[in-house]
Amino acid sequence: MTSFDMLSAPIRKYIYDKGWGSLRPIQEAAIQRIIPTDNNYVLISRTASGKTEAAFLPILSKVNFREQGVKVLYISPLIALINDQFIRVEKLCEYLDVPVTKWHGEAAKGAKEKLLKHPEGIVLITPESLEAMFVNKPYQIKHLFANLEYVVIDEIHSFLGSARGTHLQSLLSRLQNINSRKFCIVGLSATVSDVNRYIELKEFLGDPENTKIIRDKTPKPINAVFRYFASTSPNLSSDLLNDVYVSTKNSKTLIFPNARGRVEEVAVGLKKISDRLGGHQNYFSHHSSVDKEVREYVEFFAKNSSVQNFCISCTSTLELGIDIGNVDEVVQIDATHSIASLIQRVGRSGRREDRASNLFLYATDPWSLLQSVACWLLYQEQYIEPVSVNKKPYDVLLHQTLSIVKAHSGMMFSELLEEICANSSFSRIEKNDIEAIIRHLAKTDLLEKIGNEYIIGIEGEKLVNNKDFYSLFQTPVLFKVSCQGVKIGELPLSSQVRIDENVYLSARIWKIQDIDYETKKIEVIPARDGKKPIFSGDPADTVHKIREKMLEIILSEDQYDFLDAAGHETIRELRKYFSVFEVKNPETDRIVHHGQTNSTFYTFTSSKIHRTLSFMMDSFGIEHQIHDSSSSMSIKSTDGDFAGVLQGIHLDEITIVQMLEQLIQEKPAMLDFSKWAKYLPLRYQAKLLKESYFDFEGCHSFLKNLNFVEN
DNA sequence: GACCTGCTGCGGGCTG
Repeated sequence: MTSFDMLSAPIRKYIYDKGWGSLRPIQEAAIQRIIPTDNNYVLISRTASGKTEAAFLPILSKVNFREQGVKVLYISPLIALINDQFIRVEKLCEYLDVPVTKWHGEAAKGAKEKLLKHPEGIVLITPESLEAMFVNKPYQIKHLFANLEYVVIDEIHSFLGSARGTHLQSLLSRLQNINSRKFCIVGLSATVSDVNRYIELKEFLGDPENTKIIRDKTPKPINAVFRYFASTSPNLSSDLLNDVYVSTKNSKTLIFPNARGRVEEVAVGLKKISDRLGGHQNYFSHHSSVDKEVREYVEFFAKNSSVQNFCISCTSTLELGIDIGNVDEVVQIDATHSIASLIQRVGRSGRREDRASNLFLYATDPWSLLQSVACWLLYQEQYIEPVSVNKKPYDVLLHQTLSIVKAHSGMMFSELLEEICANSSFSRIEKNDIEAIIRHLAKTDLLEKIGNEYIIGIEGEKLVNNKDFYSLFQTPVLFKVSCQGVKIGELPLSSQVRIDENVYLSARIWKIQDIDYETKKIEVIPARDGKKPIFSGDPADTVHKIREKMLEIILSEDQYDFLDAAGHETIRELRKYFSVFEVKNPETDRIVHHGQTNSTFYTFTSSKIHRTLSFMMDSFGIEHQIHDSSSSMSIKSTDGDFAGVLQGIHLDEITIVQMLEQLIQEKPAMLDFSKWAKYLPLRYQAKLLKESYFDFEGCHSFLKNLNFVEN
C-alpha cells in the first residue's frame, strides 16, 4: 500500500486540499512505520523537511479520538514553538473535528478550563507546565492524561544531556505510570549524533528495545565562505562590519555573533552603516534579554516580509524551529561551540527547496578561525558530537522526590521508594542512595515524617509553593529596562549600569536616566551613541573531537578553497608556529612550549577535560592558567615537570569524591551549575559535581595515552 | 569577553 493510501480519509483530503504533489521522504517513511506498529520513533531530518507533518499525519490517522481523555500530547522546549505549531496542527485537525489546546504559562486560561471540563483531542505543552500540573493538579492530570496514545517531543536533541532533559524523562515516566496502556512516543529533531547507534536517545525514551530511528540523511547544498578580519580591540573591526553589510544588504539575513553584547554591537553597527548609505532600516536584535514583545514583533516582521529585506542579529534564540519564514543568508561570527549548533544555524537559510543555503563564516582571531574550520570539516564529514548524559542525576532525583510527595500529599516510605525506583530516569541510581537522599530531605525539613507517612516539610513548602519550583534551570536576576512605559529588555547589574551611561539594547541606543534598585528597573531615553551592553554568563563547552580536529588541521598541508587570503595566511602562520614540534599523531601527541618564565601546554582537548586538568593541578600545587578558547594552559616554569606529575596521578573514585567534598566546602559556588544540588547531602553534591561538571574518565584516558612533544 | 529555556494562584484594578 502507498503511504498516501494508509492515511485516513480526512487526512488524505487535507493533503489534497493543500495541493501537495507528493509526500516528503521522511513523511513516507514515518507513515509506513508509525501506522502499523506500536514502536517509539525518532524522526531525524533537516529543518523544514516536514517533520511535524511526518509525525502528525500518521498519528492522527491512527488514533481513536472518540475515547475519553486527551489522546495526543505534544511537548516542546519553547512557548514560541507551541504557538507556531498550534496554528499548523489546528488547521490539520479541522479536517478531523478534533480540538487542539495550548497549555503553557502564557496560554489563555479559558481554554485550559474548557479542557479540564472536557478532556479530549490534542494538547501542546512545555515540560514545566506538565510539572506544574503534576504538583498542583494531581487529580486532574489523571482525568486528562490517563488515556494517552501518543506523545510527540519536538526538538528532542535540545533536551538530551541536560538536567531539563532528565526532568522531562522523569515526567514521561510518571505520565506512563498513570496510564493503564502503554503510549507511544515520537521524537523530532534535525540534529542527533549517531555515535553508539543512538543509544542515549533510545534510553531517553525509556524503552530502548522498542525505539527505532528514522533518519533522512539527504544533504543540502551549502555555499560556505570564510572571511578573516582580526580584531585588535574588544570591538569588531569596522572592516568586518562593512564587509558583513555589503554581503547582506540585499538579503534576508540571520547573523549569529555568539554573545548578547556582540549581537547588539552588530545590530547597531550595521544599522548605522545602513543609515549612512541609505540602505533598509530593518535591522533587529533578538536574544533572551530583548523584551518578549519586541522579539515577537521581530519574528512577525520576518515571517510576513515577502518583499522587504531584513537582518536579525541573534543568539541561539533563533536556532530552534521558530517559524521566521525564508532566510537567504546565515552569517556566523566566530566559531560555534558545537557542530550541532552549526547545523541548526545553517538549517535556517534557504528553506525553499530549490535554493542552496548561503553561509558566511567570519573569524576575528586565529584560534576562532581554526575552530570554525574544524567545525565546518566535521560538519561535512556528517559528524555530530555525542551528548553526555549524567546517569546518576541526584539533583533531578531530589526535585522529583519533592514533586512526587507534593502530588500525593502523604506517602509511605516504601511507596515513595517504589515510585522513584520505577522511574526510568533514575534506574542507574542505587536503592540505598535514594534512601539516603530521602532521609536527608527529612532531616533538613524539606520532608516531614508524620506517623508512617512522608509529607512536604516546613522548608520544603517554601520551595514547592514557589513558581521557581517548576524548572530545573536557574536564571540570573536582571533589571528591566524601559523608556516611558515601553518595555525594551533587560540588563544585568554590571559596572556599566550607571546614570548617564549610554548603552545598546534591542538594536537601539539608550541613555540611562534612573536606576531603581528596589524594583530592579532601569529608565532610559533614546541617545545617539553608546557602548555594547555587558552580560555575564558561562561559555558553552566544546568537545574533544573538535579540538583534536583543530590539531589535525595544523598538522595537515591541505589548502581550503573556502578561505579568503587573510584566512589562508592565518592558517599558514599557525602551521608555521607549530612546525618546529615533531608531532606525528594528532590523537596522542600534544605540544609543550617551554618559554623563559612560562610553559604553554597546547592541550587540544575538551572544555570539561580542561576543567578537570585544572582541578588536578590545583590539588597538586601546580600554578597554571587555562585558556579554553585557545585550547591551552600556561604553567609557571618552576613547575617544570608538570607533565610527569600529571601522568603520575592516579585517583580512585573515593579519593576524587573526598577531594571534591573539600572543594565544595571551601567554594560553595562550585555548585552553581545545578539549581537543586545545594539541598543534597555533601557526598552526593560531590558525586554530581564529578559527573556533571568534570570529566575524570575522559581526562584519565587523555593523559594515559599522552605523548608530550617539547622544545 | 562568555547561549538558552519556563512559571501557580491569588488579589487588585479596570472594563463592559
